[in-house]
Amino acid sequence: MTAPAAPAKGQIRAANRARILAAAEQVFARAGFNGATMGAIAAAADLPKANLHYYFGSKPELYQEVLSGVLHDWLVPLDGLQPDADPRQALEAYIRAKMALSASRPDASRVFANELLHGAPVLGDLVRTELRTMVRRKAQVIDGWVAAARMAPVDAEHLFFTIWAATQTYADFDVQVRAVLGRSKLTARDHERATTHVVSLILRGCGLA
Amino acid sequence: MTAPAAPAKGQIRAANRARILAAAEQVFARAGFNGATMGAIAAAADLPKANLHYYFGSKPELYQEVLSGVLHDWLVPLDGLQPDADPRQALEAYIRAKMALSASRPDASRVFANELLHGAPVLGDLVRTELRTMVRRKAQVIDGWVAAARMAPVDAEHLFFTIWAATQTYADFDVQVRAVLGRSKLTARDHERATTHVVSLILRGCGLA
DNA sequence: GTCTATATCTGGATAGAC
DNA sequence: GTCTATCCAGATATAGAC
Repeated sequence: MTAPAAPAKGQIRAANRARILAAAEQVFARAGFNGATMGAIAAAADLPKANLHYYFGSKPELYQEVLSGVLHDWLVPLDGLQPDADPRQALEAYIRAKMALSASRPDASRVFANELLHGAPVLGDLVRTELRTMVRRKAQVIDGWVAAARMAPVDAEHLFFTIWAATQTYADFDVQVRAVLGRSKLTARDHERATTHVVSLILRGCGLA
Repeated sequence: MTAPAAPAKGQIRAANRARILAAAEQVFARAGFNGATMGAIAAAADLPKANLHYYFGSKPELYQEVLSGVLHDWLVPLDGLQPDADPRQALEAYIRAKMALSASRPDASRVFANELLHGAPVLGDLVRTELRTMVRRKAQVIDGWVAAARMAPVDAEHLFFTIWAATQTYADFDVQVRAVLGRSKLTARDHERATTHVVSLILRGCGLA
């Protein structure tokens, strides 16, 4: 009765929420939680400030929703690491998936990085439960490959830290990458070169080259 | 005439500046530029707020001084990479030096990471000149080793990105490391294990194992 | 050279008209 | 359900006493 008639009831609501979340991801990535202002997010979403509060209540709540979405998307590629897979192919696919995420959603990576950098004040519990459980399960897969001498004896958990760091650095610290390479923007070729580098270095490091 | 008589003239000034810079590094690392307040820094340095403005003028100026100090300390270990050195030993020493920095000065690493993460608004020019020049020079050393077949054909600049990422992740994202490993604090043994992992993975990745 | 008290500004949040 | 106008907290920076 109170909702607009034209589109199905929840439609505009969902669309507005998505618009705000996308804008928030961008602004939080660029400015961090404290540097981001509701005004800037509203401007990026092309909506009045009050709408943000209407849909998400407060700035911390909005931030939390952005973050938990990112964490979810971040864990998906891990699924590919299955015990009966070929270590070389599975690890290469995982690294490529992470590199692709860094290239396609750098802002998501940066919001996550910023949260971790400051001690994960809002994501802390999820990291200590969901992420930890998932990683320990997948670390066992790698331990299995090592035990079966299908790859070099690498510490599985630390291998994840290295892969995350090596791939996400292209999103999180791309200013640094661009500065050193002398680019104003990374091209598709740059990303290919980076991907080839990371894949071959890590695979060789795991005795899979 | 106006300065206090007892200690040599510039002594207390230098001491106070150092105290403030150390406190600022800690607070900026924990809260980021915007999250940090002059009040919090003053409290950490155990000095009144107004003193900070007396010594450094404004918050941005204080931040800039912290940052340029960190960048300087960060570039020092690169000196060890000399053309006539043994690639294996030189790279291992470099990685160990970076791992030691992550362990001993995590806050410095975090301040730097935060600055890069947000596009290096104040350090931008220094990164594009000083860092770039230094890295390109050292990349040529590695190119030389590759050309002489003293190591596997690795892209030198990307190798630096990977080494920085893999080592600094233990400072910048230590919450994540601690969460996955189930530690409330990383022990000296944890750091040794991490160092051994990174050294052996990268060296093997460079065909030096 | 040091510190207390205060002016000024910015930004999060909401009341209330439409 | 949407938006304008406004309130209020918190932070930077400085004036001025010591």
